[in-house]
Amino acid sequence: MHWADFTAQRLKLECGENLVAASGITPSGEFHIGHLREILSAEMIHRACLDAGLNSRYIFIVDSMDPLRKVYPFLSKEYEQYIGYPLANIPAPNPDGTPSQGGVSYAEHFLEPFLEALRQIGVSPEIVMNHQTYENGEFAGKINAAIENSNEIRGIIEEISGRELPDEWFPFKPLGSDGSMDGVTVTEYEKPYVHWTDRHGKSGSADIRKAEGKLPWRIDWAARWGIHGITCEPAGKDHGASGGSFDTGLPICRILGDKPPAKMVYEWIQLKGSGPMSSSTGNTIGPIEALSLVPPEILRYLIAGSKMNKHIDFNTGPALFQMADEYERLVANPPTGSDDELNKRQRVARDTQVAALRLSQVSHGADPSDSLAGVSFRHLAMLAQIKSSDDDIWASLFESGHIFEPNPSNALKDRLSRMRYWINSVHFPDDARIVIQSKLTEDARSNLDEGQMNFIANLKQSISGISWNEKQISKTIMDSINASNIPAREAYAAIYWAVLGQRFGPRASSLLVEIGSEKLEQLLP
RNA sequence: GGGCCUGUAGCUUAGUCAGGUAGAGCGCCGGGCUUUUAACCCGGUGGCCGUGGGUUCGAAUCCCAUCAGGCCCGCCA
Repeated sequence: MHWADFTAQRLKLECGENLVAASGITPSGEFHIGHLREILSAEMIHRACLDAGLNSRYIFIVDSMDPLRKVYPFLSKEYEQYIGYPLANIPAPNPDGTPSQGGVSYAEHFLEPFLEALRQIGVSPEIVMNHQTYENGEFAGKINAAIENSNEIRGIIEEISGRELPDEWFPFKPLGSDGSMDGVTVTEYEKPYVHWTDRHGKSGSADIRKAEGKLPWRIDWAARWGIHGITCEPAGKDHGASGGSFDTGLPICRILGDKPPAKMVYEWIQLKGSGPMSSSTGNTIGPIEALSLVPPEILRYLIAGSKMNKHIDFNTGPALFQMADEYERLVANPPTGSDDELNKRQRVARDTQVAALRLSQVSHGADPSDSLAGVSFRHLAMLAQIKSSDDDIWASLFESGHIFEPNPSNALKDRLSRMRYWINSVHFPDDARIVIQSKLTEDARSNLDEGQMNFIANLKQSISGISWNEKQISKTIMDSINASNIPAREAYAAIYWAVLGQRFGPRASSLLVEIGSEKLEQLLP
């Protein structure tokens, strides 16, 4: 059974019919595709719950109340002054990293493009800006409870995380006179006010019913489970580590009077060969960039087709062919077979794959076969490189029997436009790239024997001046083959050596049409 | 130091939670499409399931140990 369906079943037993799945991300910088796993893990469980006939909501909590931790490499020095301020309260950076005037907040600035990516990938969560939850007083009850149970919570954090908390630790971090929560010390609690003094020596009070401070992360997380009635929130393995925030969150949530969701941890997505993704090291690919290369259903399939505890290598190079073609193959030939004729393992495999396909669809409930392009990535990559006109590609696919009507489906048009983008990007693998030579290379010449050289010479002669279309070119090639008296296989190999510098290639006539007669004449010896 | 995950065919892996004769895709090899689209179709090759013990009638699957790789625990998902 698929992990999402399995979880839905378990949630039904443990939590009943009304479920809330959640994700939470701090918008401290550009989002990357790693965040997509956070989102999609929860969203797929949400969909699985709906599919199981349960009532389910999916909320995406944006940690807009989290403070700016440090001046990231993409920020200018001016951001020094904003360290410790909630992300909702500071200005967005300009492209050069300097703070902008007016306009949206830092949190919204980074959130907006991510939401666009979510839209494209078919995720439509209820969005909760965490600072608003503080502003409208929904946190007040939990903050009060946390303060009243301060000692117990301190004990939990110290014991489970093994961390020692300073004496002045307090389960609420008020904003000081300048709006930063750094260097602020709590002096007294007088419900609903937390009195403080800050690093400038000033003192004041924070109303726990307004966004005048926040709970520390480990408590904040536990509190929101109760506030939103969250029954499921998969967390990254950083939170899942022993002694991590999940482990402390569970008992803290109970102290605050609520039933916590079950611990659920997902592995990270890594960029092939370069380790975990990190905004600060620049080792990252944004969701938008990923979506410009990979169709959304295939990106979803990357997550849906992997078990939660397996790390995923995201590779925008050769592995993309494999992943895309695997998806295509599955959609074209979904696993079949009745329970009787399959053994247990085969049934599990079948059900898991069918579910992965179901969950990969951009629209919930859509028929997977609507996303069928009908042609492999590899083949499309080849066509896209040798044909500059989209219409020529549709014609070719129709002729070769890949598609059954001259007009392409939307799925196919979509594939091609992403394919062209990929080919023009640095990500496209070199060995899939068709490179037209400008002259006969040494390497090519050494691979050609006398007969092949004669054939090339013959071809060059007879091809000049013919009307430049596939039929004529094809005919001319065959005439030259016959005239040269060498096997056709060798003749074609000769063409590929001359034109591409390698032994194989796409259909010669299609290739030559695109090259053009002039360029070909210069190229052939 | 504490902990987590992974290790199955050349490669990517399913199957591990609920033990019952090792599945798939890619690659590769051969053939077909009667002179090639890197397409497409058919067939075939290939695994003492990291290692060593234990439990069991029976272990890839459960338990213990061990090796290797990756990662987390300073709120980066």
